[in-house]
Amino acid sequence: MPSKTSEPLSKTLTIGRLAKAAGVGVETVRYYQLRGLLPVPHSQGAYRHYPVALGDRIRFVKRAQELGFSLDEVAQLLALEDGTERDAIRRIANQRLLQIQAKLTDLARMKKTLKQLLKECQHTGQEQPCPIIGTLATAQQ
Amino acid sequence: MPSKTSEPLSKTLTIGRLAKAAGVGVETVRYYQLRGLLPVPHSQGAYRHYPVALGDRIRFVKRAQELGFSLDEVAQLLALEDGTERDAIRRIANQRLLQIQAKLTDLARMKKTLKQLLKECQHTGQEQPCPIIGTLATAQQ
DNA sequence: TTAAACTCAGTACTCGACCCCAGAGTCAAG
DNA sequence: CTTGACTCTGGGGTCGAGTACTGAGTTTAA
Repeated sequence: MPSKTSEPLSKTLTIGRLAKAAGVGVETVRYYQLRGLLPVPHSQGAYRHYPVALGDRIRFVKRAQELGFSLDEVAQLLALEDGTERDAIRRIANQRLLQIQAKLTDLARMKKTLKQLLKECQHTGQEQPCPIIGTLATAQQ
Repeated sequence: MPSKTSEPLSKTLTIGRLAKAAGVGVETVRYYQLRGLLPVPHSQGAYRHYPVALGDRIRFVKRAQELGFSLDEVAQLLALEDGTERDAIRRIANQRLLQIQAKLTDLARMKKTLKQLLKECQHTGQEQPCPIIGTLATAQQ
C-alpha cells in the first residue's frame, strides 16, 4: 500500500494534484476543461476527480502550444483520440500536417538567413554597419 | 517625372501610404513606432514621413511574427541592423538560432507522429478507437 | 472534532498585439 | 480657398490564453 495520501483506489487525482503533476495551475486545468480539452470528470462527491493519464494530455497541449497551435487547434488534434468521425478527423489531421510543413519551411529559411547573417557579421569589420543585415530586413521575399 | 501624387522629392511616405505598401493598417504602423520597431520619423510639418524602405522592415516583422517571435524579440532582431554592439547582438542572434532549431526539431517530431497516426488510422478497422492515438497524447516525451 | 488545506463557481483582471472611434488639425488638388 | 482625403492624439474595445480573487463549501490529518 503506497499511501502518503489516500487516493480513492481507482487512479484519479484531485484538480490540484493533477495540476501539479502536469506542471500547470489549477486554473489552467479548469480552463482546459471549459475549453473541452479535458473530459468532464466523473466526480464522486463535490470535487472533480481526474484520471492520472490526463497529466500527459495536458503536457501534450502545452507542447503543441509552444509549436504555435491554438487551443482550438489542439482540441481538434485531441479529437483524434476518440476515433469516431474518422474521415472528418483525417481531414483535420491532414490540414495540420500541411500547416506543420509550412512552418517547418519558414523556420528553415529563417534559420538559414540568421545563420548567414551571423557568419557575415563576424567577418566584416567592427565599424561598418553589417551590410548584410539590410538583407534581413529586405530580402525576405 | 513619375508623379500621380507629389511626394517630397526625398523618398518618404505618409503613414497611410506606408501602411498600404506594407499591407498593414495605419494603427499597426503607429503601434510599431511606439514599440520601437520603427524609427521615429523626421516629420517636416505635422505628419509623420517614413522612408519607403520601412515597408520591408514591416514585412519582416510580420514574417518573424508568423514564426512565433514576439514583437520584443523582433525588436532584438532588428537591433542587428545598426551594427553597434556587435557582440551583444551576436548573442541574441545565437539564442534565436537555438530557439529556431528547437522549434524545428519539435515540429519535425510532431509531423512524424501525426503522419504515422494518419497512416495507422487508415489501416485500422472502423470501430476500434484508433489505439495509436494514445501515443499522440502520451508518448511526446 | 477541529483547523489547515484544498476545492467550488463565478467574476474580474492581465498581457500582447492590435483595431476602431471621436474630434480636431493638416495637406494638396482643383 | 475650399473641399475632401488624410492624419493627429487619446482613449476604449477585442481576442486568446490564461491568472487572481472572493466567499463559500469540502476533505483530511492530527
